[in-house]
Amino acid sequence: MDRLQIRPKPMHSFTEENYLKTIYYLSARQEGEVTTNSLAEMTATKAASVSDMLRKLAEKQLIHYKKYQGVRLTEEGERLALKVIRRHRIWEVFLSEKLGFGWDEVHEMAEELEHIRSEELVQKLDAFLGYPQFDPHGDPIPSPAGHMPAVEYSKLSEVTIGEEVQVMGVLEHSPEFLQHLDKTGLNLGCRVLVQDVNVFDKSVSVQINHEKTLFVSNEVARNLLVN
Amino acid sequence: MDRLQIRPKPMHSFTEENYLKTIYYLSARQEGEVTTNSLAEMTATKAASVSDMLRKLAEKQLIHYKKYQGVRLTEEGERLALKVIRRHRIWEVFLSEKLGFGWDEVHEMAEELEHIRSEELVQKLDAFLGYPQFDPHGDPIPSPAGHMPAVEYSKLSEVTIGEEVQVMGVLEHSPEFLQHLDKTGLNLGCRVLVQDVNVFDKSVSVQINHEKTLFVSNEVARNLLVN
DNA sequence: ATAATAATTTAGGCTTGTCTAAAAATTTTT
DNA sequence: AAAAATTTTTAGACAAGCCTAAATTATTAT
Repeated sequence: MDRLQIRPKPMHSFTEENYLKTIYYLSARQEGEVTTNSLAEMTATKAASVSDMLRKLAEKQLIHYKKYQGVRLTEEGERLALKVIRRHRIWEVFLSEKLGFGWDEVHEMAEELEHIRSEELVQKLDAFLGYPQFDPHGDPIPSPAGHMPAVEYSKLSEVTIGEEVQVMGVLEHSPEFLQHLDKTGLNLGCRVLVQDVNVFDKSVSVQINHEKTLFVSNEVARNLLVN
Repeated sequence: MDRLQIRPKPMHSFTEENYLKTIYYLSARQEGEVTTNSLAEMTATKAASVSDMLRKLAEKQLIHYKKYQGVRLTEEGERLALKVIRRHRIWEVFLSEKLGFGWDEVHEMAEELEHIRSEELVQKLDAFLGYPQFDPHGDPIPSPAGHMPAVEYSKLSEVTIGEEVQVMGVLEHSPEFLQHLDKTGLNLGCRVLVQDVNVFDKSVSVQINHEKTLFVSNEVARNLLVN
């Protein structure tokens, strides 16, 4: 039979890839080492399970790890994490641009697709999509070599009155938040003129695309990236 | 953090899906029950492991199974198997048509992609591809409802002298065989006029697309589906 | 500085899916 | 029809990845 399922054992498991990715994300938004507890929370497991896995990843030289001291990716670990993130974001672009999924729907499917292990597949998909630079949430797509492009956006909550900016991304990726943005018309790329800031609750009054005026809570404004 | 990886536990594991799919394929090409040994060979595992899994699948009512008596899919089992096969073949079309992979390359990647569990993804992908009826090897794509279209092709080895037929599919799916067809120009859809059959080794002399003449071994002719 | 609290790791278990070796059932041969 | 050979199942183990409970280390408060 020609459908034998003999495939070479992959270097790194699905689970290992998820840990590396998560360590990368946690490192990115906070200085210093990543803690066991924060990893447990992010991966929806228990601290004991995380400890096990950290020992394993350290043995494989993918993380720097001293007991009780938190964790940091090695060069190899970061390279791998960025590979996974690259795959994730490229698949998100595909799902959004080619299949018409909303930006609130793509993350979950990409969580599975990111683990498909074919270099050539990602490379051809990237070409098919025209080498996109950003995913549907405005997050930059790492280079094939494993480099995360630097982006420097402000939060909408920090823009001064009178300035006009453009929505470039989000800090919060939950479907609920994204659906709320859809509802209010705050899509990626739309122009936002800050008309007023409420000194009491820090909510922002904005004009969108030189059309309708909108009130944006500070909670939302803090999670909107603009430039 | 919004990237929590809480996903509902899927009804059926990756592994279970592979067993069901394999049982389906083995049933299709041979009458009666599928044996433990043939499953072991196909899934590249040992008979003991297969036995374990069969007990488990029987408990889940996905197969009819009496010890030592071989195995047959239940209706539910067949529905699931066809769902997996549908996903597999739709992904193959995508890889071939949109990303430009050769028909000898798509199977392995589709083996992973077929397990992505989103109904909506397959449905949108299907639409994106224009509801293809056949995969790149000419195999029919099961309907969303779980029905395998009947196709009735002959083998090239059974065509009588003087007949002109069209290549519609292959029985052997190994990259080696497919690459050999590529090399000789025997692609899907090409027209083949049977000029002569060698009585000694049953090799076939054919003219392709009213152009070049070619000798096809019986081994190859038996694995080429035509109509 | 020490006691209380919090975070982390270890110890021991569980499940899934695999294995080898041995036992049991079936099929084939004589 | 019994013996031999083959196939299949059972028994017992193992690795990965998770768990709970207990022990250990670090941090915070007094």
